Amino acid sequence: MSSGETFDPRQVRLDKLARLREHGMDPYQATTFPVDHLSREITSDYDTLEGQEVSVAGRIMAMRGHGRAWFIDLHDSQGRIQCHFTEDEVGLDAFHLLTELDLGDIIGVTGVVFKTRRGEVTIQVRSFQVLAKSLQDLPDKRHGLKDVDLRYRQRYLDLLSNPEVRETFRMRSETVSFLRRFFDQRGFIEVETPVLLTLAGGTEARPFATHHNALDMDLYLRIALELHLKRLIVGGYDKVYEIGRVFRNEGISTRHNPEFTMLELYQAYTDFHGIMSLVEDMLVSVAAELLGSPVITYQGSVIDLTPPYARIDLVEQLLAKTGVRWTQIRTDQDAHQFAESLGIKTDPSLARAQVMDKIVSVVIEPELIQPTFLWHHPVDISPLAKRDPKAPELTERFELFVAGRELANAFSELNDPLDQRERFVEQQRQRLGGNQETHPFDEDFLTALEHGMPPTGGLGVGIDRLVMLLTDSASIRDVVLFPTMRPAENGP
RNA sequence: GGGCCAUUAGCUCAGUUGGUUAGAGCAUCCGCCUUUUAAGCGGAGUGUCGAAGGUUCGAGUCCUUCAUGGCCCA
Repeated sequence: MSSGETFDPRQVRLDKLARLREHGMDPYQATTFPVDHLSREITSDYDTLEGQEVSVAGRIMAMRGHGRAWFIDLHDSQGRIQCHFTEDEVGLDAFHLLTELDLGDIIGVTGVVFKTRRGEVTIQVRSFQVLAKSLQDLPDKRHGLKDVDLRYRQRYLDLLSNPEVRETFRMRSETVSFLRRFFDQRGFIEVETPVLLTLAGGTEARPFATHHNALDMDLYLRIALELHLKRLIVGGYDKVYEIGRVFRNEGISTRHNPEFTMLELYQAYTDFHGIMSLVEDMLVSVAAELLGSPVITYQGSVIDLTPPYARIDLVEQLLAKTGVRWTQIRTDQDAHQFAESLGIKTDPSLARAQVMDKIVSVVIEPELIQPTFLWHHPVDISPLAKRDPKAPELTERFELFVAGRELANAFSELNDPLDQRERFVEQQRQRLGGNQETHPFDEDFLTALEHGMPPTGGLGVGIDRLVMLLTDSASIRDVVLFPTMRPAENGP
């Protein structure tokens, strides 16, 4: 295939690169370009810019040659602007160099703003400079990049060719930025706590393990932010939050990525009722900020984020749905029988309260489309939450469900160090019984609690799921720029 | 872990009942064209049909295994 060799797209581009260099236009030499306008400004401010000289830079996304006049569409961060190149305006030598340009090249142009016969705002180019040559073909300009695998592995191509993807990630950025403003304005301070830990606590999940060479000890990546943020409440900060990556060594699905972003906050002298109000305020505010309305559409469901949200007692709701009062089921065996009577398969190693959690996830959670606080979780599956004084087997905890999915988890934080110690002991007992997902025994945290933590309300929000909701994305991979992937066999 | 689906040119996709030399659009290359815009017109090149086995006179097509991804379930 020796003749085909000359049509290898990359080789063609390398040849063009060499010719550009021969003509004194090295595409990789420029360090700056005096950009003074964005494409969008030129279109929106046409009335004042007509006849003015502007300089813009961007990526060539379309070329339409007409002999001695070429049209080139330039895309910059904000949009698209058409550029008109004529032999008369740019000069014969420069004009001939246009044939050495390709889709994907990055150029800077300087020229005068005008409108074509068809009425499109265009730059009549007087001079241009190649700022970077692309040696690779762009995805199909009509259809964009469709191959899901490639979209994730080479996200930059996805962003280049699919504008709605750029918009989703812009919304993600604005969401996080808004949340920071929201909490900062309410007197919270943002902190950073360690990712590498000797114990991975704060929830029940399997951690990633790694090793510190100098100290010759195993470390774990955090699975939650909780325990260190509470130490800061002990330390005298009344309102703290962290937005950070957590890591859970679990399966990958449309709702799970092994690393994801959590917002956790803790506020002293309030309880889970106070946190409910805060979450309501937060959600309706973020929707208003980003979408201009508290009413949003997610995967075909119309969801109204206007407070107040429904509050459903988990035990009462289970009674209403099944006719069984959970607190009267006393043994693991009875719990499994109950699940079986409902046609729900359960892992035999699960304990009583975990079986209930499973039943709730099937019988109740999927129906919670409108924002709903599901509260009153059993103490057995809430080792860090305060007991309800009126029902000590249950806790002052809620999970917020929207569109059938858990969006937030919160409780009145357990600040009784003796009860906390007993809870950890119980978790250890369950671990010995074969349960892989139990909370570790954290003596250092107990010491912090023994110094006295004020009554505190705490909250965790899955930022990825929040962004999914706000951007109507079906998969978490659509809101994570570079989702976890198996390495490709060949290629990138 | 289980089920279903997908994988064909750089990209987006066709490909009939198993039948000759695997196609289209875009992109690329050559030629023409000074207000086009999915520009147009004329010409050209482009394939390990995801991988490995198997059935068959003959496999992109049927079978098995594997890989990667998607959706659903656990």
